[in-house]
Amino acid sequence: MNIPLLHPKTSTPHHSQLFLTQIRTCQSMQELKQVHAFLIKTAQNHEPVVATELLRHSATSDFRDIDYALSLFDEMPEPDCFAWNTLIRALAETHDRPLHALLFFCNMVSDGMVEPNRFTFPSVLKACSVLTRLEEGKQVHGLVVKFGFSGDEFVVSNLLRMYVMCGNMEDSHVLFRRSFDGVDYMNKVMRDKRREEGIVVLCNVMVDGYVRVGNLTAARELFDRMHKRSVVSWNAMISGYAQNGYFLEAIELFHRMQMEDLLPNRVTLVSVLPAISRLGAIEMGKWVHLYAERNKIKIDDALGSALVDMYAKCGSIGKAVQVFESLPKSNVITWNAILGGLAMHGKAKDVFDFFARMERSGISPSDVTYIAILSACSHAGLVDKGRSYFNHMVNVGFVPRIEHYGCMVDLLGRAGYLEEAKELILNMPIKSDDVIWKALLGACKVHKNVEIGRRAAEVLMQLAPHDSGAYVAISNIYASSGDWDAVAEVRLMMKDLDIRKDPGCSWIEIDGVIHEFLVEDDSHPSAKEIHSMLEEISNKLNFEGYRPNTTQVLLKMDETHKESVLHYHSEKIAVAFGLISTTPKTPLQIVKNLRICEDCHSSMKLISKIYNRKITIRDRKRFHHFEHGSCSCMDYW
DNA sequence: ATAGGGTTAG
Repeated sequence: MNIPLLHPKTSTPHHSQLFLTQIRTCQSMQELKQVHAFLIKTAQNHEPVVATELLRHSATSDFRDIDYALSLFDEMPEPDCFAWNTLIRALAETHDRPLHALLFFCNMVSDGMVEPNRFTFPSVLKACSVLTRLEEGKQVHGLVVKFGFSGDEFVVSNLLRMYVMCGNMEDSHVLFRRSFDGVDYMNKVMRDKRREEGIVVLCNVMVDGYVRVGNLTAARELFDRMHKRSVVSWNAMISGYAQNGYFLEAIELFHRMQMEDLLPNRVTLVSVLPAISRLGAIEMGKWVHLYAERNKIKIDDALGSALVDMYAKCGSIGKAVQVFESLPKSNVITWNAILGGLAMHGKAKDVFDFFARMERSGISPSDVTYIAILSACSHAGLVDKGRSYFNHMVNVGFVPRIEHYGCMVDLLGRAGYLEEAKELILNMPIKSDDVIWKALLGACKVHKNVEIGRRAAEVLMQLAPHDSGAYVAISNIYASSGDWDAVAEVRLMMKDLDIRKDPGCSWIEIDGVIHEFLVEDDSHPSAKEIHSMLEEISNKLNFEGYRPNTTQVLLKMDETHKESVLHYHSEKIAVAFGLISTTPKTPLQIVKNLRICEDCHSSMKLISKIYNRKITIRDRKRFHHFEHGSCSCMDYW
C-alpha cells in the first residue's frame, strides 16, 4: 500500500487528513497495522484525531480485532468520550465480550475523566440485554436518569429492550407507557417525523417482548393499536406467530402486509418461510422464492437455509438440493437444513455424502448436524451406522443431548431392539423426558410389544399426565394384540381424567390456497362432493380386495362403524378433496400433524395405483411418496 | 457514531 512519506516535522493538519483517508481505505488488519507502524515511526501516533480513527477502525470494521483496539486504547494518554464509546460498543457487540463491555463502562465512570454521553448508554444497555443482567441493567437505568438521558429516544428504546430481554414485562410496560405518553405528546406538539419513528421502534420492542414471553394476544393487540407500523413491526409479528406455532396466522399477516402496500424485505421472507414449510404450502413457498429473485433480495445463507428447508418440507427435495448448491454454504445452519431435509426423505446415503462434503469444506458440524444424521440412520434402519456416528460425535467432543438419545432410542426401537432402547433411556446420564419415552412407545407399537409398551406408557402418563399420546398408543398396542378389555380400561381412564385424543389434522394446498381438514371434518364448503368421493374411493378399494385394518382405532366398536371412522381420517379427506379439485395425474401433496396410521398408509398405496397419482404425505416425522401402489418408506417408518 | 425484526432440531 501507499504510505505517504512524510517527515515528522512536516506533519500538519493537512497531513492528518491524508492519514485519515489512509485509515479509512484499509481493507485488512494488516494494512491498518502498517499505517499504525508508520505513525509510531514518525511519532504521530498520539495525534488525537488520527489515533481515534485508528481505534474506531480496528474496533468496528468488518476485519476488526478487538484486542488490538484495546491495546490502542491503552496507549492513549487521555482517551476522550468517543474512544470509550467506541470500545464499549465493540465489546458489547462481540459474542463473548459483553461482560467486558460492562466492566469497561464501570472503569469509564469511576475514572471520572470523561462523562458518559447519550451514545454511551445504548451500548451499555445492549450488553445488559444479551447478558440478561436485570440488576446491572437497573443500576445503569439509575445512571441514565442521573446523567439526564431519560428523554433520549435511543437510550429509552435500549432501556426498554433491556427490560424486555430480561423478561421483566411489568417494568417494561411501565416504562413503555411513560415514554409513549411523553413522546406521543411531543409528537402532537412538534409534528416531528423522527419522533414518530421513535414511537414505532418502542412499540416494536414491546411487540417483540410479548412474543418472547409467549403472549401472542398482547403482542397482536399492541400491533393492531399502532397508528403507524414499519416493516420491522410486521416482521416481529409474523416471526412471533411462526415461532409459536401459529402458522396460518403468520401467513395471513404476510398476505395482509402486501395488501397494505408494505414491501416485504429479506427478514420478512426468512420469518414467514418456516410457517410455509410447516404447512407444506409449496405454491406460496415458490412465490416467496420468485419474489426474492425478482426484487433483487439477496439470497444469503439465512434466506437460503429457510428456502432449502421449505422445499424439503414441501416435498421437493430435488429443488432443495438445487437451491442449496447455489448458496455460499458458509454457515452450519445451511448444511443442517439440507441434511435434515435429506434425512426426512429417507435419503440416508445422500446425508452421509453431504456430511463428508461439509467436513471437507471446513464447516464444523454442530449438535443439530448429528440430530439430522442420526435421524437419517433411524429412517433407513441403519443401526450400526447410527451407533458409529453416535460414538464419533462423542469422540469429537460433543456431549449428547436428550435429542441425540432420542434419535438413538428411535433408531434402536424401530429396528426392533426394544430392550436395548429401554436400557439406553434408563442408563443415560441425563434426565429422560416425555418425548424420549414416546419414541420408545412408538417403537413398541410398531413391534406390538405389550410388555415394554406398558412400561413406557406408565412412565409417560406420569411425566405428561394430560398428554393423550400415551393413552392412545397403549390402547392401540392392546388393540393390535386383541386385548379389548385392556382397551376399554384405558378408554375409561381417559374419560375419568378428561383426556381427549389430539385431533388429527391435514392440509392440502390447491391453487395456492391452503385447505385444512380435521378428523371427520364436514365443515368444508365442498363437503358433499368430498363425501361422495370418499365413498367412491372406499368402493374401489374394496373392489381391489382391500380390507381395512381396524386395529389402530381407539374404541372397540362394531366393524362397520370402525370402517367409517377410518374413512374420515383427515389425510383421506384431504386426498378425496385433492382428487376432485385437480386434473388427472396432478400429484397431490398433503401435510399431516400426526403420524400416518397403518390403515391410511396401506390405502394410500392403493389409491396411488387406482387413480394413477403420485401422492406425497408428510407426516409428523417424515415423507411418504406413494406411487404405483408402493411407498418410498418401504413400509418402514 | 448511537434504536427495532431472521434460518436448522428427537
